[in-house]
Amino acid sequence: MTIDIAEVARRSGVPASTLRFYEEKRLIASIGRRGLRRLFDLEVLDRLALIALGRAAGFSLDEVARMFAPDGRPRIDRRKLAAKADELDRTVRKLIAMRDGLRHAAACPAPSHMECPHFRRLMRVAALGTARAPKRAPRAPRSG
Amino acid sequence: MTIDIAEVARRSGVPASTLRFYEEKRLIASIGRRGLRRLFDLEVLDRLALIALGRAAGFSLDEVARMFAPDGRPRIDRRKLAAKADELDRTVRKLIAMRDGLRHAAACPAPSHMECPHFRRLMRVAALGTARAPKRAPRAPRSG
DNA sequence: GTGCCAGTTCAAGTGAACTTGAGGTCAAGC
DNA sequence: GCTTGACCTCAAGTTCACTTGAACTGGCAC
Repeated sequence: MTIDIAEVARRSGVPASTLRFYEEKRLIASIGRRGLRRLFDLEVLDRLALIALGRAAGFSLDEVARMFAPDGRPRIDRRKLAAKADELDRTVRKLIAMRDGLRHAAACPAPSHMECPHFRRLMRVAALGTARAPKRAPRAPRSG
Repeated sequence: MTIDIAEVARRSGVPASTLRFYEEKRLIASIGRRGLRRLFDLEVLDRLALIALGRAAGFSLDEVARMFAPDGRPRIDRRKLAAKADELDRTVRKLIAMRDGLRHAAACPAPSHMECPHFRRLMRVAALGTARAPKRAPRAPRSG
């Protein structure tokens, strides 16, 4: 079954411009044209889901691209997955600390946050662990 | 007590180029010069920690800038903090699901990930929630 | 007093992931 | 057969958070 680019966009929520961009980057492949119009196999939807998954897990597009074998089938390195899971775990811990710190700061009765020991502690943690969150978070595609 | 830019960089771990950039963006302010050389009040270190905190929590530099009153004192909206905490909480939940999914996929015996029901479920979740992670994650400053 | 070098300025570059704009094409509907 | 409009290409622009490069300055050590 083949669908055109508009249909792919509709079903996946990925804008056509992004689909073309992904094709150029060899993340997806169209299987033909009707006139100028790209045609895709339905499989592309799985592929896009896989790309979304990779992105959500913190892989860059290039990394995701490397996860496809030349034949187009996913070739996912289990060690990479485990490593990424560990990285996510560290991120999660940090974010939880941050969340709790923010919650406290939001409820804290100190007149200025700078006088709140909890807040100062949070600040220290943030200053220490500067930039330990996931490499790059995806941006909301249209609703952001 | 005043310290020069090199000292600020040394104590905070923030490169001098970034400090100049932050000054230009009005995130920090130097209090004078010795020759050309910027001098800062020790307070700048608190300020930088606060910036790091905001960034780590997912605020953009512009958002962070808006959290300082014109006099330079932090003016942190408690409702914004609470909202950010909630957002972080959602992010954390998503990342935990992702982490567990990755862990499973890494250990999964299915010959191809596409045949693994867990993996497919994970894919669906990622495709649905595309781009729901924090707006922007900070990059590691030097350690890349 | 003079040379060094860490600082300075300003403009431009980087990289990721797209988006936008200008100008062109073509299948389909009337 | 002609119009329409969604798609096409290719280049350039956008955003964010910085970094880099070239050309310059000036306090400090000697």
